[in-house]
Amino acid sequence: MPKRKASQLETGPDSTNLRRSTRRRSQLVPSPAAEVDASSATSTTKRMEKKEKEPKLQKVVEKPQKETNKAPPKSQAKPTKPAKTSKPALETGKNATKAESSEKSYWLMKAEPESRFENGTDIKFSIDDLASRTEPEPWDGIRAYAARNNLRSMKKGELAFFYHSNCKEPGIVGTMEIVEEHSPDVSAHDPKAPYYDASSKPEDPKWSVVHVKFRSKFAQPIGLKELREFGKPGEPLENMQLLKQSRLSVSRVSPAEWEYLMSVVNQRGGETQ
DNA sequence: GCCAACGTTGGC
DNA sequence: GCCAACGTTGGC
Repeated sequence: MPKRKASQLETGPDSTNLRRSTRRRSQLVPSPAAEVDASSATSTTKRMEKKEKEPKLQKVVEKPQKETNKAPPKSQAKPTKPAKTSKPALETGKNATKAESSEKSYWLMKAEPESRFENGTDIKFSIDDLASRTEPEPWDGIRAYAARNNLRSMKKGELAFFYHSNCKEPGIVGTMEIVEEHSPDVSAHDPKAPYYDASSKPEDPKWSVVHVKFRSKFAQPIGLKELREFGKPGEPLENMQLLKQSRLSVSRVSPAEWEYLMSVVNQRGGETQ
């Protein structure tokens, strides 16, 4: 099931996200070229078999498209440690950006743990659902460029928070690991899938998934309310993307933010596996 | 179910 | 390229 309908901030070059706009242009333009966004333009598109039924769980095996990750590894990963004063000049230039891109990123992904139907399918997906999986889970259903670009920036081995949204107790409930980098989200091509997108063509996929694996569940979740407390001016999470762009379903977490949150977790019962 | 925030559409 | 209308997200 879709992890979450991605959201806002279509920074993508093409910004044609017809899916939910009722104001759609007369038709879903069939022209493939028109839908391409810069980053996936080369699309390569390997497989184009569209599986009709079963909305998910196919572990797509195609090789990742070669596209440049648009999303700049910006989040100022403030290197609290690597304060190297020795060779500052040398690194400044390339390292300014390089340091960040070579550093591991962290992420936060939202899913809805309570039942809700989209295109006839229940999209509910909780941390427990993930924990019960025996195979890598494709994080599908993302239909917003900003979120998709974040997916495409994820590297194998990186970690992400699992966030419960649109529910009674919104908040971070656990962690997962990126076990397979991005590949086309074939669910977009299935008319029966919750987040079918007629504008995405199998031969030129517009959306992406990454595959994730359960890592841990927190003994006690960190609620949105608390997150906001930690996000007040001067507080550790004051720049957290989740709080700045609340509608973004896949966001970046800086190493400092990650460490801070994990320290909070460890102060209250830690994690279970 | 309400509604604030914010993104998109599309006429001009 | 502006901007009013409108749609979606997601907390409450």
